Amino acid sequence: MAEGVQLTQVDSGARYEVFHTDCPARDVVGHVTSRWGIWVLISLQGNDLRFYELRESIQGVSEKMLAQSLRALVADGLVWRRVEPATPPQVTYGLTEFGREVGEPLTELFGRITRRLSPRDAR
Amino acid sequence: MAEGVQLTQVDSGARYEVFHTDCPARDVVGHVTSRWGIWVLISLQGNDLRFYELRESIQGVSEKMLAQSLRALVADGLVWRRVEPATPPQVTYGLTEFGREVGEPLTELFGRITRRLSPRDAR
DNA sequence: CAGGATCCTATCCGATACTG
DNA sequence: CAGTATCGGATAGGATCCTG
Repeated sequence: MAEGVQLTQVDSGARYEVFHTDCPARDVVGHVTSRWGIWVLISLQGNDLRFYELRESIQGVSEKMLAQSLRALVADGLVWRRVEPATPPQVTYGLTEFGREVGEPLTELFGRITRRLSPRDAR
Repeated sequence: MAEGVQLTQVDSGARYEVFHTDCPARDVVGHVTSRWGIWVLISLQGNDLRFYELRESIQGVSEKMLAQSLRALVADGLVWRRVEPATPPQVTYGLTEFGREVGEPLTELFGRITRRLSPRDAR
């Protein structure tokens, strides 16, 4: 929505940044910081996981939303998806290099918030 | 929602992390990574800003959502709010130390995504 | 096991109007 | 300027059922 061309035509003296609506990064940021996307990326930081492992790892996510989030992250090039042709089928997800790059600040973010909220529990 | 007590009762051999639904950090993470919260925090990284400066800085945000996001961030202790008793009224927002701590990985996140999406434009 | 399709509801969020 | 209040449409997201 609001796809109008929006240039950074700020008066040169402006002291604040402008985030234009058509910035392509906004979509990716949206997916990354989506309700479940962030947990997917953090979960996959440690190791590759299968679909059901992700579902069990991320408390409260529904299969629908997990699949949807994964699709968006794969499309953005943050997550890869490998299908093992077996019965029962096996699908594994993992981070691409871009995904690791992005997951790192997210993990840091989560860590800082957790530490601040429960100083004694976070060690 | 879903405020049930949820302990980390995973089998000790589990290789993946569990994010329980009652984790208090989840709410803060939610606010921080909310649609507008992230841009507020990044905007305030540079310098303190007044309400209208934030509104103009963050393309596409409505007054309602900006006010709502700011209230949540103030309640979480990430942002402070200073009212200058003047006519017309003047309200300035800025980051607390916690806010700067949290804003840093967010800025890093945004930077990495931007660089990846437009390698030649992001320098 | 890994999902797609459908339905339906909660909430998000923008537009508008009004206040101190 | 810096908000609040209310309304209504869009959308996110959960529950359920079904398929390869």
